[in-house]
Amino acid sequence: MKPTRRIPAATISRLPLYLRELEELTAGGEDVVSSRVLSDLTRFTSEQIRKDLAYFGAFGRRGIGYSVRHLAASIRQILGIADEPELALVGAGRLGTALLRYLSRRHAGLAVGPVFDSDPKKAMGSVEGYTVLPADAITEEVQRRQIRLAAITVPAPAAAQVFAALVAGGVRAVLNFAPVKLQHPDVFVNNLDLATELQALAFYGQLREGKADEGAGA
Amino acid sequence: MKPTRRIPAATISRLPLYLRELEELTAGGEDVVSSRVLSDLTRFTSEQIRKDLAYFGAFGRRGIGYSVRHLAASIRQILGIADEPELALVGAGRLGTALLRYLSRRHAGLAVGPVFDSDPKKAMGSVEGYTVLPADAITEEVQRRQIRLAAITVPAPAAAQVFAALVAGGVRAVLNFAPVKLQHPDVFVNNLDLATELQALAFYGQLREGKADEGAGA
DNA sequence: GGCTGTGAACGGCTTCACAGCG
DNA sequence: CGCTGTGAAGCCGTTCACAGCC
Repeated sequence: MKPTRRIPAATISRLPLYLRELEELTAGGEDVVSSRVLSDLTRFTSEQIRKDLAYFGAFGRRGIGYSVRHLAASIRQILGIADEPELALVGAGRLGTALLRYLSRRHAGLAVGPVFDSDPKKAMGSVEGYTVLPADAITEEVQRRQIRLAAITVPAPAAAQVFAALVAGGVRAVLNFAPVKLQHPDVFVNNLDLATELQALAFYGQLREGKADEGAGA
Repeated sequence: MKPTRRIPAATISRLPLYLRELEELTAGGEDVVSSRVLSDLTRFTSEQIRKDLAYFGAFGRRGIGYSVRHLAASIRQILGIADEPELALVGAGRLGTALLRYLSRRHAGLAVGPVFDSDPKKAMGSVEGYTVLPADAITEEVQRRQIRLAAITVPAPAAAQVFAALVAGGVRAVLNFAPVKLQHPDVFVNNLDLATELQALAFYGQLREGKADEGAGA
């Protein structure tokens, strides 16, 4: 709403989790929720929840709690998913189509935008009901449709080029699944490689003499 | 090697990225690497790299740098992927099969273990060359094969039950893609929901008057 | 001189404690 | 009295600066 101060990245990553629970509460017919109840649902402390929300304004009523519907709407506004922005997808392989399904099935506040693939066999075909465009068209199409968000699910060697094409088209934030670290001064990149994620997991799966560690992730 | 102190989660998540670059360097025939060069490759500061490694021992030689092969071997040892532990996969949908391919194609230090699905049509069939077992068999099979690692790629409603079955079988660490927060005092869980990841991305994709923020993720 | 390993300083996120409203 | 909003304290990871080998 009013991003006055600098918002911690950890706070942003928690907002979607609050929203998820708020949507459950809405479905359950709940009108009001306290930070304590949200704490029980999300396992974050109630102080943390209040502080996270307070970065963006005062949404609650003292002595009462938060309006479930209003808070959900506010979080959607904050995250920028209230107007359902389109996401460009590059790479129509297994992971890419999995993402497509996620977006079309669950109502996450994001719409499926243009889908690209560099494989000529896939390009101009159709995946999950969406037309697949050739990778050459990325910059032009992204620019024409004013796309700000993109996900990259291509093999490592193609990632850098695809990223450059997206950036040239004006994309502002990218979720990159390729095992390459992408970066650009004007673009937010979340590099999320499943293989490295699994390797980190392996560390915690080792049998250790002491007690098992708790939590963490994302 | 010798996890003396308490290791920051951020350090663990960087180790696979160091390893990735070390493997590239090995392929390129490099014998020695300095923290400065690794810094250029990974975009982490050289001090951070040295400190991360120092948690586990002294792997480098002053005035020289690190042996590429030896350091790679050490990191594999630390992460617990030197002996290629098996990963159990529950959910043979799009995302699950994408993960299967990742593991069988790229040599990540993890072997594909048992694959499960609750859909009777898929169970006892085959996906990507791996036999799919019914979800009822999770606990027994995981226990019998001494599996410590698992990934969950099932729909939200099934996640909790599947998780309980894995824990009962003795699994120690779980990568959960279902949009539900799973937890257990004795088990490390990384809850990684792609929808919430995309929603957080949307925040950074918003056009803001100030400068764009930098980096972050995982 | 080069590069590692590490205590010290720094900064940022979380937890605590409580003031402020309803 | 209940619950939010927030300064202060505490904690933890990163950055700095430098001592210690090669």
